[in-house]
Amino acid sequence: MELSNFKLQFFKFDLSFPFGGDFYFYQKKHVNELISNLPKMNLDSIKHFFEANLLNEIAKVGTTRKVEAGDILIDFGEQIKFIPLILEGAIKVVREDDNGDELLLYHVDFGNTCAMTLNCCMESTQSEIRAICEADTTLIMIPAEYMDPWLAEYKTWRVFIFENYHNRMAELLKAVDSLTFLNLDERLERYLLDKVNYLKKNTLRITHLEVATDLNSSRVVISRLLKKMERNGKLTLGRNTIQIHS
Amino acid sequence: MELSNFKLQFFKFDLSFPFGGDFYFYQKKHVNELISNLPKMNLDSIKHFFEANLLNEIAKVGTTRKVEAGDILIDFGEQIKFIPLILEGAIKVVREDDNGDELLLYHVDFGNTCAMTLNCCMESTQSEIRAICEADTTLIMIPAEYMDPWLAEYKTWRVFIFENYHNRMAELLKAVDSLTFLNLDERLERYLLDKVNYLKKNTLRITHLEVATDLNSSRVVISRLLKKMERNGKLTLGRNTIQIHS
DNA sequence: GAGATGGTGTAACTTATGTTACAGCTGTTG
DNA sequence: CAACAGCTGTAACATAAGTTACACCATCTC
Repeated sequence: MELSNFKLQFFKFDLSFPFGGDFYFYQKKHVNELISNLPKMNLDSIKHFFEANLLNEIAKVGTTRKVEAGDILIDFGEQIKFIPLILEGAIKVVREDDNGDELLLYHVDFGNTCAMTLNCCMESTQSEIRAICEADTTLIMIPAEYMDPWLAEYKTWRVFIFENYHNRMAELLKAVDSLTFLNLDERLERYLLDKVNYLKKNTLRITHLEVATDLNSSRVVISRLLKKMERNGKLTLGRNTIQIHS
Repeated sequence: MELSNFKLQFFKFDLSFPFGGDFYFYQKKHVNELISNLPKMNLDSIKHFFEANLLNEIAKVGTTRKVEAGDILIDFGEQIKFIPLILEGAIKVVREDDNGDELLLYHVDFGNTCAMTLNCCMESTQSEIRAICEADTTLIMIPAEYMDPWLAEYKTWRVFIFENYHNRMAELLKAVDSLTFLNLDERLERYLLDKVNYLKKNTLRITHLEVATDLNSSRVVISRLLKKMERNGKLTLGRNTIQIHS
């Protein structure tokens, strides 16, 4: 859903793009050159998001990084010096209170960046969230000091940054809505469907305790609700797995 | 708190401002000129936020508008064509679900704009929130088409826009935190203290029903909790009034 | 194979919050 | 003043969610 959303936005932007018709050809060529020069960085998947000069700059100053599932990308209170641009994989963003209780806020995936951390880049404040990889992830790290000058120079960068802010804001609103207007069983259902969409498989490898943590609930309550959903034919439970019947 | 927060940011920005020492003098003079030319628009309160040329542009293309307490500034699904810049007064931002149930998200006050609506300016999407005036409010309306070119041209505009995004994001996070980690009595207490801070008076003119609506609870529950707080000496209840003992 | 560890299922109970119902009070309007 | 609408207080009950406690498995380690 996140993905199709982004594609839609890309098309929207694409049509309104102020460059001439042969822009794409030029861009494509340019990117391919870059790729042959820097075999480690593959900008293919994002080459339609940015204008050629900007892609060039990204290739020049960015570094590719691979992160494994389970790794913590950013933690509370950390100072962020890089803008992470996700090429592949998936990241979940989590909030924690003083007692160590957690809540999953939202997911970030392909073609996006974490707007929560963008603030940190602009203002050198500290991270308010924790970002954890859910699948093996490839990302480009762009040093934070390019944030502002690129905003002045590249329209595609401005569009990218603002769409990201917008998406993150929309996700936060969705989180508020769920917390306010839904019961736990509905939140649980949404959570599972989200995860299916997101990891692109119907059978989730996850324990009840992990689900409970993400929803800031308790294991017993989640087991109870899951069992009810199983009785209603919505899913099949197994040890360490939940298979959703879509 | 919102106010002091903003001041702090202003000073931070002020110190790092790349212009020479006589920038302020020039700016002041320039603004005063503007004010004498356009008596209706008083940019005094925000003149330190923006560089002189930008203030000039704001004066040229913006229009001043006065709105009364209770007025709805923006409603769900509306297309926003103006960036509202608040000079004076206070606005509350509210979320609603399909059943008409409400929840107060946060307040916006002096020197700020509503970042939720900024997205709409950039992308011509529709408003996801409702903005209601809580006190008589003066604001400048800037046509949305200036949003992007000013980002390219004026660093102070970029700082302003990003600080606003950041502040709104932080407020949304606060809302999520309250909903997730606090009980209703704690949320109620925060809500009242917020309002005191915000309207700058200890005695609030408000009914239990209005409080209940803002917190998406029911009147009976709020009355119960308020009574308990009164017994604990935290406040004094009256008809249509709540006096907080700070 | 014995013991340890962690995941799941379920019962019994507690607590926070929501709901329904009603009484009394205040201020307004005709 | 009578009728009415809106605000507050309170009791009795309903429900969702959290807590405690324990049994049963599966897997891993020694």
